[in-house]
Amino acid sequence: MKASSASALEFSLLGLLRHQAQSGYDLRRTFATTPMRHFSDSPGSIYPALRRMKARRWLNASGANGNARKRQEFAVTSAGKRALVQWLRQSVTREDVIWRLDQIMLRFAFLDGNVDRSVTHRFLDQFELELAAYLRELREHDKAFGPELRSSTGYLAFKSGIESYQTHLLWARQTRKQFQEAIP
Amino acid sequence: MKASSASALEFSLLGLLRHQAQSGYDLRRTFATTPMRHFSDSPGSIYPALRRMKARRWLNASGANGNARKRQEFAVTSAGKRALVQWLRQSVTREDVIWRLDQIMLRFAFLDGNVDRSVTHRFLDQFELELAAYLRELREHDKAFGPELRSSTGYLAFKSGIESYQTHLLWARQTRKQFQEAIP
DNA sequence: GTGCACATGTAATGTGTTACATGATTAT
DNA sequence: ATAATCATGTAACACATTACATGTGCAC
Repeated sequence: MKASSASALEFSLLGLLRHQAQSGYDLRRTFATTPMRHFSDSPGSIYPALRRMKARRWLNASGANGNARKRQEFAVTSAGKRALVQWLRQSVTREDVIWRLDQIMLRFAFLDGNVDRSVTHRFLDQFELELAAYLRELREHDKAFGPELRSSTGYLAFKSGIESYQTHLLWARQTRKQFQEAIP
Repeated sequence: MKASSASALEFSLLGLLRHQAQSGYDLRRTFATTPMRHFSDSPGSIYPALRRMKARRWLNASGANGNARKRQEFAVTSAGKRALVQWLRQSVTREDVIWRLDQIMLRFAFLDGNVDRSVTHRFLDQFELELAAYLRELREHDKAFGPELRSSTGYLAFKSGIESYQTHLLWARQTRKQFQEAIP
């Protein structure tokens, strides 16, 4: 059974709707005005996404009986909730860390209230592990190819990447500790 | 005159080719094995991109006379170089910081050898400014909506975002200083 | 009853992904 | 000669972006 596939946008909508049923316009406003604004708030992406998910029976629409162009609210169905949970429970892979770090953080943000704390623990463990491994890899590369370049902007950008991953690693460690203390 | 538009992938290919003429396969290997691996190394994206750029006269192909399926090397034309430089010289906007941080760093990486140091200076100045401004915005949001949430994974993910931007800001400051010292 | 914000829709376009196919070159 | 690797190609598909279009409801 392959992981239920859908775009990051769809899962972010699902996550927001799980928390509170609302309209496409409300969701757009959230994307436009909160720290989730790195998602696009364009109607051309959100409304089609909502329709796709409705067709998939992940969402129910209420209001606007027959009448399009009228405010309608979307709520997550049990199938939608299952899809969300399945997405959240996926393990954190090296590929996630390299190619989809933003999705990783999105998933973490939605863990609360959708899965129990053991999943959050596992998430942080795996995340920390993969981050540390990838950081080692980057530092190897630094040792091997860095010395001759120093101070080129290419090298400096690379260093920024390392710092960025290092910051995420520290965050993961600290957050994991915090969760351990919360449940003794 | 609108900024010459092309995908990030195309500019990354352009940047690599400026440095050294090479084949699509070589470029794929770079994407597959170096810290640039967060770009896709799939042939289905790279070869079409190369063809597009060749059609646009940004690249010249050598080798494989008439014969497809044979190794051919791509070199950047003067028009290609102009397009690259124009892309690199764009100013760093708030939108870049919010939606395209990765592209910002890619641009920085390619500054060397393509523009003079004054552009790099300006880049770092603007980047630092926009980062600082956006960070202030995020911290406002933290003060306004944070307190009641504490310790939810959503809030913790938000905090990770702040830390990440903070790291980039420190990098920008340090790097700018370094460039100032280099040229007294 | 006119204007403006609210709320949704859609068509054109470009591009990335996946998965597969196939020719060329080298080593055995 | 055959297998493996090098090197390129392409078709199907899904999605996001942009730009435009259109209806709804309230305020003045």
